[in-house]
Amino acid sequence: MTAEGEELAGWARMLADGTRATVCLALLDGRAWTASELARLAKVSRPTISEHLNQLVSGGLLTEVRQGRHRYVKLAGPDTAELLEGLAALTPRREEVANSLAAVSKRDAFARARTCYDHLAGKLGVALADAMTERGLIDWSDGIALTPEGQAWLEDLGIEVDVRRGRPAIRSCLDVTERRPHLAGAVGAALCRHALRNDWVTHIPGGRALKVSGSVQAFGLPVRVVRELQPGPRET
Amino acid sequence: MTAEGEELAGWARMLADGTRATVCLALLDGRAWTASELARLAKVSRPTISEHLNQLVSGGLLTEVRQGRHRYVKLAGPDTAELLEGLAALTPRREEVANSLAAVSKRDAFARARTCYDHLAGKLGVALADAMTERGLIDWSDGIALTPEGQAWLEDLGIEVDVRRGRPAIRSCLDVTERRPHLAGAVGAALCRHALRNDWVTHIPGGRALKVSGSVQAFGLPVRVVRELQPGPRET
DNA sequence: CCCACAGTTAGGCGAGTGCCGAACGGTCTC
DNA sequence: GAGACCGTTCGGCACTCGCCTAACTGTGGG
Repeated sequence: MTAEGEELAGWARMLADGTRATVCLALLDGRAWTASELARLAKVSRPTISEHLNQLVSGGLLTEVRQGRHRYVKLAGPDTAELLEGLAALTPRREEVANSLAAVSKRDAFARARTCYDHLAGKLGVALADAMTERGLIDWSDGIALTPEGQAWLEDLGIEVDVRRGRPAIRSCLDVTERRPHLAGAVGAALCRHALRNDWVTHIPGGRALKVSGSVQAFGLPVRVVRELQPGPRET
Repeated sequence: MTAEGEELAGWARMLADGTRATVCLALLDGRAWTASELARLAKVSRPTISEHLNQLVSGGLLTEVRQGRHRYVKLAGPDTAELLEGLAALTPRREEVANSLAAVSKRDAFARARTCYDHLAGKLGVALADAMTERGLIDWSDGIALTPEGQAWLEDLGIEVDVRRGRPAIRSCLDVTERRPHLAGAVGAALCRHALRNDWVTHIPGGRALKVSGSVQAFGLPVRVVRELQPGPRET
């Protein structure tokens, strides 16, 4: 066999296993998944999925983000996704995969709003990050940073950022349910503290979930989002 | 693992072996190769390549044509080739593969013109089929057939087609060196007989190779091709 | 501080598979 | 018909690889 053949085979070998292929197809939704979720989806043990992910990551098909005790993986890039789509087009139906996770975590107070350490997470956290980005308060061009406008906005709201201990002023943190970044760091904590102090959100006893009041709109969130964050009074 | 994953893995598995990948890359030149040639290229034994080809053919990636004691395989279609190109694009350099066979069989009397059973083959045979196709003497729309114009052309040349024994009047036959079809069947045989009888071509002793005279142009071949078929008088 | 939990490492088992040599059938050439 | 040659079938060997259980590390929540 030739060197080129061996190289091509190397790529193919990554997808040549049913479990790894399943993982890649699931990741076609563009989100980041944890190892355990993928293990559950593919119906294999955690050690098994761990090794598969090692292969896919070191092979360059996937990238990973380690966060706390979680290992998030997603497709390396759009070109990778494109290639996979092309291959997957050879086979019929998909769909069901994309729902498996979303179905269980949706419509849940925990998924809507909660604390993550000392900052806001869930739909609320992500929506807040989105809104701030939209209004030019955050600059993502190199990592993540607060813009001068962002600084001014915080001052206007009367939010004081605690800058002790060399903690990064602002950080992005991958949201567990949304799989998109929300805000952490000193700024994230300050926003959360501010919301709690003013009762824009209140802790739901027995967990990290938060009850959201309409006042969070003061953060500049779109009306539609705020409404989604406040389900009927029937729920806890 | 899911059903889709298993399906995708099935396709990938075909390319997940260095030998099979090498075969597929070689076949990217669009030509048909014999099993032995591929075995030599991939540096494996004939039994081994035989099984690999079985897999690739039954998997739908390759198609085969059995002809005499040869088994010709080529890529199933343009879409297959496209997919392979896409995958191969992930890896650098190619080239060397495409030349391995052409290099040795070129510039050879055998490759220029010879008999194949009872009809003409080599560059001459393929060029003849091309020329006849170009002038509307052959219809390829459903298999291969002689057009009314083709019938008339044969009569004009004084060529009698032997239609005994229910032999197909005209057939296409994959050329060993050119890897493109030339003409066989009763018509192919008649053309060859005619050329030999009029000394447009003559047998070179010790093989099937033919020496080509300029008279073959009477078949309506392009001048350029006829010149290529007649190398310097130095050769046998 | 302790428990719960995500993930990893280690070890081992079993299935699949790529490969070859030997023997065989079929086809062409002379 | 003899010999050469292409391809296949068969048996067997060695190795890879996917998987699990058990045990361990590290992180986070209360």
